[in-house]
Amino acid sequence: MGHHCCSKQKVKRGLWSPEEDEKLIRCITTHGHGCWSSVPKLAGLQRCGKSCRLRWINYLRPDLKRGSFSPQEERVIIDVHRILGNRWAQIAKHLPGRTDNEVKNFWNSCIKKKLIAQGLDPKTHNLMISSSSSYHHHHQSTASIVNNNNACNNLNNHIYQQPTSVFPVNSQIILRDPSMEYMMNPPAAAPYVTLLPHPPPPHPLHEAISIPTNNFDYQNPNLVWTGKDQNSNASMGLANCPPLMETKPTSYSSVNPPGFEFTEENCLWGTTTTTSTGISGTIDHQSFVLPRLQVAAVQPPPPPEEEQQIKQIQQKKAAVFEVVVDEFDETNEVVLMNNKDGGSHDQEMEMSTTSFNSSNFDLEFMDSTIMSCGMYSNMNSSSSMDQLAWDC
DNA sequence: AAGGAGGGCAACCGCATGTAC
DNA sequence: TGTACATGCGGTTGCCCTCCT
Repeated sequence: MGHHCCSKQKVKRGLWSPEEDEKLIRCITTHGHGCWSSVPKLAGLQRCGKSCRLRWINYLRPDLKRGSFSPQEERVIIDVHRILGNRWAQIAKHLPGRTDNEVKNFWNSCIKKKLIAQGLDPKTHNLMISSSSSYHHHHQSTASIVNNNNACNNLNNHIYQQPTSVFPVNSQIILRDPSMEYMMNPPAAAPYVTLLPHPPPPHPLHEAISIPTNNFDYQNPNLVWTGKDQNSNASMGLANCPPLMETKPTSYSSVNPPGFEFTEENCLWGTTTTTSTGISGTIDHQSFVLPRLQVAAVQPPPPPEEEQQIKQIQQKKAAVFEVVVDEFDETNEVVLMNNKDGGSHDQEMEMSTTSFNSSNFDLEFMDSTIMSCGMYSNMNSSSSMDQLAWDC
């Protein structure tokens, strides 16, 4: 029985023989793989296109790097996973020659165990609180590997965690071209993420995105996150930053984090606007800031009896989220980008100070970073709000 | 030496998304 | 606009090898 996509034909499954590999290689080098569904026929293989594609991508592609992962690669995986989570394809893009499958397998078979052995939740990279945490064999559901802390608890950890990570975290690998500058020249002492513990702020649960105000500092020399109160003018200005940008990004191709959607209507540059339901990224003369995003929660409606209370809280609270990136090159070009294809960094860097090519802007990174910095915390961020928590 | 358990890796499955018609 | 198909992705499974008893 083959895939449902190719149930019409009789296809072979299981391991590939050297002969099949040879046929596939010959076919693709000759014809390319414009349409995978036609590859089996062209190659004379009793496989479905999906299987051919997988075999090519994961094993036969000439640019694959075989062999075990280096410590540098391992560190990259951990760093990126901490930000992106199980987005293996995205993580693999930071490791030239590695496939998502390879990264995933390496994570499941090696890194995850290391983290667990050190008492870290491989999902959140935080210390696991529950002693009931247990690690099961990989054939069990991944969800059962860590403790049963639900997402809400994990989210709390993002905000109020002690600086527990034993792995150096360097966001530079994402803010900069990941084309192995990091791997080739790993920092001698990579900075550690330090999330300073503060008393939990009150969070209305159903506020679209609620940035903890003044309660965390992401202490990384390359990326400074600041939470800022609506009424606070305090911001972390940086020297040597470019002048005001006024360019509006045109489109986003990113995948929004589950449960949220970005609305583009307010994606403007250069002004700071606070909405009660969104976060704002701003650019001022001293700091480069992400495009203003209005992040609307796409979540089930709260129970009726809670709506009123939530509305009241929402009216009281708004947050301005400011991301200040102090990474500009000598020509004031924005370095906050991602070389997804592992291509020329210089090419990627060709951005003017007055125009911002949104295609180079790694919104996915930003999405995920936002998530990793506790922006989901609104779902269950404080004990006072626990009573309002949904099942999540 | 034999058999079971565990680990690593390749491949499959199902779903989401994109695209052409 | 709806549908079918292609592709991409993450989770899961199955096979094979190694280690341990």
